[in-house]
Amino acid sequence: MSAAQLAVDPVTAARRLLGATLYGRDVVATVVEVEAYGGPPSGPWPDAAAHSFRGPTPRSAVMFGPAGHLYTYRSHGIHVCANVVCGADGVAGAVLLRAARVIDGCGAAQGRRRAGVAPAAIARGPGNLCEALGITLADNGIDLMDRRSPVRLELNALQEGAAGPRVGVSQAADRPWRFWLADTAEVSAYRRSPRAAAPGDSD
DNA sequence: GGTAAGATCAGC
DNA sequence: CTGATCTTACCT
Repeated sequence: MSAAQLAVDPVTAARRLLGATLYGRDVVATVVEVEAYGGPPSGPWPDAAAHSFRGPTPRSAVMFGPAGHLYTYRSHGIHVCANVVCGADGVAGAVLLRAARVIDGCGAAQGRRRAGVAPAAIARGPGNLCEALGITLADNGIDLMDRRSPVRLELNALQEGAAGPRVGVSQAADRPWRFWLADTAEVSAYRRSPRAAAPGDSD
């Protein structure tokens, strides 16, 4: 039923995901930082920074499907990143999970990261988040709202969030589509992509 | 079939 | 700032 709450535009979905409870493999965490991504030029939310911008491909297919499913991809040949698909079925949109606070299963999470990471940094950053929660490329496409899924999501009450530009994108780099819970130690540091156009240039 | 760029991260 | 490491998508 709560998948319907995600069948909306990426910005609204992103705000609704702040404070959500994410159940990974033997780890439970609270989502504290997200980024909204739109879709192709023909859709309602054109976004040149989105993987779905050039239409459906084998990789981006999941984002054109129903809301509440998981889209995972490999970043820079090294890391796995996780998105929650949003928007109506057939319309591409997604929210990247950037950081979370581990509230249960700290040991399991820490065991997957290299030794010595600070508690606040265990699931900080999209690649680290997936590593800590045990999310892999094999999880691509699963239904996060299905009780039987190995990775699940539960939405909570709407929380106030701060907004700012997205991290690491070279396109639409000024669009304030990154949202986070204020005063949260687990939020990742902002880094503009070295390939982004000069600040102030239009999308 | 070749290749350039990439929604990252850690170490110097 | 740089290197690691590899998949995708677009080009010829």
